[in-house]
Amino acid sequence: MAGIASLPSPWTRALERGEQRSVKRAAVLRVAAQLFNEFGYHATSLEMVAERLQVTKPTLYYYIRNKEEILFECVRLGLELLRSAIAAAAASGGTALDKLKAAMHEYVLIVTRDFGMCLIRVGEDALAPPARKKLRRLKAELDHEFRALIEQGIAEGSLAPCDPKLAAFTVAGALSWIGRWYDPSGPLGAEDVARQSTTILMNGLSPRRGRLGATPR
Amino acid sequence: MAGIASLPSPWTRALERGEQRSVKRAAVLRVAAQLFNEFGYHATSLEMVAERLQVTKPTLYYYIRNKEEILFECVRLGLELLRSAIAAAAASGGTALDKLKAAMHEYVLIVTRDFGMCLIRVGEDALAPPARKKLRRLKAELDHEFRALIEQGIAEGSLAPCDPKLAAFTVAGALSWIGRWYDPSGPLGAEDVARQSTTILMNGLSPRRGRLGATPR
DNA sequence: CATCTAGGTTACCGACGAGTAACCTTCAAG
DNA sequence: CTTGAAGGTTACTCGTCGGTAACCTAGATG
Repeated sequence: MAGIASLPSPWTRALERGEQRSVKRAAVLRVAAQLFNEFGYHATSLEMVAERLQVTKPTLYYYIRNKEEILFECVRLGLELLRSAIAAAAASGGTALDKLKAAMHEYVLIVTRDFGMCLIRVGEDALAPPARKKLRRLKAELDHEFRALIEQGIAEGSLAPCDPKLAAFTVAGALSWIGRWYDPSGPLGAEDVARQSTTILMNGLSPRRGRLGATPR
Repeated sequence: MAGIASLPSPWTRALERGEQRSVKRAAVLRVAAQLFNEFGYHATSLEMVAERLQVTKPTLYYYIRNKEEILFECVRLGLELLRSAIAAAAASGGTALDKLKAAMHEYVLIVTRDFGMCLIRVGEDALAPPARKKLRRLKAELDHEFRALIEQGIAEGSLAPCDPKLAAFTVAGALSWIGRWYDPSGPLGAEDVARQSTTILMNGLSPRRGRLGATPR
């Protein structure tokens, strides 16, 4: 699951024959995700993908069925990462507030990486109805798990009462948007961004009574 | 500036000859924005735009130079709307907190409408470097005005102390994301969404001391 | 009535990109 | 050493789309 992090493609080194297929396929998906993130789905040609992998276009078709399948898999992977992260957070101990904080933190780490970013920046809109519907379902499931965390928090009093649906949209939106502007090669670390934005979303902009800072008015 | 809200194109009615050019040009931009929002920039052909306007493709070129100009104008209009809204909020009376709340509210109303939505959903990525750079500058200006509001609030104590840059990104991100999922023909009113998400961002998810709701732990 | 022009139209071009066909090469196995 | 398939390549098809050229037509105008 991990270990394909570096850029140099499997084609560069003399390839050990055998079951490298899945590794190469994964490399195709990752490179495609990076290009999709940079240029967008339609503006990315398979030739560009092939070039960055030091291969020719028809070679790609040995590993994937068509361009749509690439996008589908990229988005699906992004969703899968988020889903397991939220599930892990929900399964961890502590108050619902702690779980939510953990989930939010992981959320940021994922949407600042290739596949998570692809989910955010590109999305499933370019796909034909059947594939699109599948991904929409996954998204809805994800939203429900996230919302459940919030409902749980409200019920046990560790979160302020509010409309869980709107709250989930607002929080997930703020975190998702990070994937739009974040530059992994930039100065800000994803961890820092995650910590700070999570804190802001938990505490709000208005000053809290009983903390440092002057009283308003 | 207002008054071109309805869908029926100026071509449908017998057109009064004369200075209708700007009206028709505006109609081209608006319809294009709607299609861009629905299908994305690259997946929207000029033929589709023409068809929805009940005209043929070459006619469009009477009002616009090329496809890029359309997108540029749509995004620029979206930015312009946001800029003037924030400026208006900043110029209004009251505490910085009040100004910020007003700005946030207007922000949502704009990104749930054609051009604002286009700014959020499509963006300037598809444009060639010169045009892209121009829009990026406008975006940066906007971000600065928004951030200034926050800094002002922190200075006068009506906002909790935090990193203004990250706070601006987080808040604007949460509000921008609304433009991604909001459906004007759906059940939720933009006003309601604006009120609720603004409230959540101001107060945060954690329960505030001295309000209703049980104390945590 | 002749004419000019704003605002269209039909018919076309050229580029580009997804996907395919047919061929080439290297290794592993009998 | 030959065979066969995994893994690539070159050369191509074909549809789509941005953009243009050339032409048509209805009013306003002198």
